[in-house]
Amino acid sequence: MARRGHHTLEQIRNMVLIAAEELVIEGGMPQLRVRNIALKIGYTVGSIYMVFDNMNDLALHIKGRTLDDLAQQMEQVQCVDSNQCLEKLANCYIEFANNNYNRWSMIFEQRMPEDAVAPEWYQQKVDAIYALFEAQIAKLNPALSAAKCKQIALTFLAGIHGICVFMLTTRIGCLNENDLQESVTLLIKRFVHDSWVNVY
Amino acid sequence: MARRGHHTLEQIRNMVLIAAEELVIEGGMPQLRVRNIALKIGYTVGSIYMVFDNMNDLALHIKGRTLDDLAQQMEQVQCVDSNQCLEKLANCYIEFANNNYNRWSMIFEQRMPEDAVAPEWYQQKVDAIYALFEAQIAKLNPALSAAKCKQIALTFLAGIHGICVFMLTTRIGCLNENDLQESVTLLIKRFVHDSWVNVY
DNA sequence: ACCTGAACACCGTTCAAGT
DNA sequence: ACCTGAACACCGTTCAAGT
Repeated sequence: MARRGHHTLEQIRNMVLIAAEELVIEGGMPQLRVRNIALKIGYTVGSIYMVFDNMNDLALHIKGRTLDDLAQQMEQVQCVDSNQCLEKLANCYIEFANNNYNRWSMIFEQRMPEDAVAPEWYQQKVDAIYALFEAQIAKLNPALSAAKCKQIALTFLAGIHGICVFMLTTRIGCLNENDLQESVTLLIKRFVHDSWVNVY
Repeated sequence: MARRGHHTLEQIRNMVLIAAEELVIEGGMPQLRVRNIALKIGYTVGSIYMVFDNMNDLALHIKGRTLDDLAQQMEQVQCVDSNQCLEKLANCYIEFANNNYNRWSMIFEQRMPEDAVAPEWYQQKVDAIYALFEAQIAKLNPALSAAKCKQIALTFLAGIHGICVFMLTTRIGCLNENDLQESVTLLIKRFVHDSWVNVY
């Protein structure tokens, strides 16, 4: 039970963030309640609002940490050529979604309140993920413009993401781990293992 | 202001469903509140629980109607061959998501409470969507097993769905309507316009 | 039998009051 | 200056009471 002056605001901010993340990991977004966090860190509800604007702001920072984790795991991917690299990056995404389902699904569950747009720092974390795919696609096709690379990267990752959604969230009947892997392989075969020149 | 005995339970059930759907269309899930519905149909909150188990049950029925609408639009697709048919079905999905964003995104936003599994009648509506894709894939490759057709259909639709998510929900910088269409075309070209025999 | 609406247990957020 | 915790306006759900 920590109290009054035992921690700096920065320490409290971190305690809130970690406690909130743990709640999401354990029970998904339904567990992300300001009173749960307060109980966990030994402060009262009011103190959460000293270090975060509101629960939406806090949620966005949890999502940011998740994106950092994902990016970090993707950066460790080792491969011999760009085709293999795209394949491994895709598998890394799937694996992350599977192993960190509650945090991963939160990224898409928690939406900005209507008009509001994601802040610069958050968008950069999203872009960092795309950049890893873009780089490999640019290597495969040096002639493509940066915009085209971005679009192809986005389409490919979107396909992978869609499979995750259908497999993990909307659990379609009789699709197991093997089927998931096969679907990914199918998408990758279709998408990656041909020359790009045919299309553009 | 309708009151007491002016409507049968079935009529009230329908009034609730329509009012709830309108609220979702207009303002998304944040507008789907039992008190909003009561206000709209001129009954009190208690009466909603006469005709639906709870808000989750009601939400599921709204989603069911959305799936019916989508299936109905897809069934009207006209085409000369299976390749074109898959292309048009995919475009139909995108168009529906774009034109009915709040209802479409609700299908994936509203999740079953933890353990619970989707009821039979709902799963059938989902399957009806897949079936349209499966049929065309089976036509293209009569040699494929039904299970394989299902998986290919799922992978293809998942890809299309992922693009919708990335384009419509997570609005990635500088991607407009044209880019969306191009991404779909890209995925379709990659996925559909080759012989399936090469892969299986 | 149908429908009400007050009551309950939650939720996020605020802010005067304490130390 | 930091932190509290009661208070407020919401939310879904229930159920004794009315007609």
